[in-house]
Amino acid sequence: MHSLLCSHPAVSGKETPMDMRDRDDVRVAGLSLRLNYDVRGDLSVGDRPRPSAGFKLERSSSTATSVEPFLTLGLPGDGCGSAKAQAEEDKACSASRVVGRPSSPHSMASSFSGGYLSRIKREKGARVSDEEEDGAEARKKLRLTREQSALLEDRFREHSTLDPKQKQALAGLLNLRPRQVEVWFQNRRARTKLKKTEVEYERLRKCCETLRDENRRLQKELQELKSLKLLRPRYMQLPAAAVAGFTMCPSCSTMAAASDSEESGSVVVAPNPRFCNPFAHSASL
DNA sequence: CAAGTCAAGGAGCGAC
DNA sequence: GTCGCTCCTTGACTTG
Repeated sequence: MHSLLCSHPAVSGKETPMDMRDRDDVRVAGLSLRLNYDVRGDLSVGDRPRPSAGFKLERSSSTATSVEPFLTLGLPGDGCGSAKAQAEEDKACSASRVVGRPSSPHSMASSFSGGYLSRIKREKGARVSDEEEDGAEARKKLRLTREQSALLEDRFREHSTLDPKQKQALAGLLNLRPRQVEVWFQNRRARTKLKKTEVEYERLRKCCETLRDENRRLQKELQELKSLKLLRPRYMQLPAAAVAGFTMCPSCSTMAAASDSEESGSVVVAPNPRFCNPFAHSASL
């Protein structure tokens, strides 16, 4: 059975051009493969369909079983985390955690899970690792249990890095592979940093906005004062403190300077507390 | 190890 | 209710 079925929602006109998902249903050599492509964002940058949201493999011939999406979980007591070499341990444990299907290390689920799309892509690029050539190991999607996540979070709060001993112990405690614990910590560090950066960016953005507003107000004020001087030059020669509407900033003493600069023709006004630079007084804050 | 990326799977939402 | 879709989270991988 070799037929190719492609259904592009974009073709049927149901999708918007900038945010659409393509899905291919492909039947090849007795296998039916559903490919989803998430096409998002600015197509001018990258212009690549982003594989997403899973795939479904079904054997249409009578000689094989179907391959569907499945869930892998870190189940306690599945015998993982033993003293085997890491590579061997990884293979055996990954296979045994598959839920909802026979837990054979050489099952179809193992070969077709997770990394299938990336393998297709990589094969196009002619870079296939030994492991991939084996076809026995691929990326698995694990969802940690609430308890596992909570414990990992606790440990992360204590220490954002792990030494090999801690990693091993934690893996044993959680019934995960050390590699999984390691990856979890790496991801957690990266995402914590990202979150921090976002918060900091937002803070600086608001700060910048405030300063820009302040600057606009000061510019406007300056314009007003300049026009005021042009209209009433003698008025401006009065002591600044005597000018209605202007008061002396308690933490600045520019009054004397004001009369000095009068002679050079520039206008200096005692800073109104309203316009006090927050940075100039930050020490008192 | 950090940074970048891929991709599974679940939540949410509108249409039918 | 469920189907189709988008968006988001997160485990895993790759690269430097």
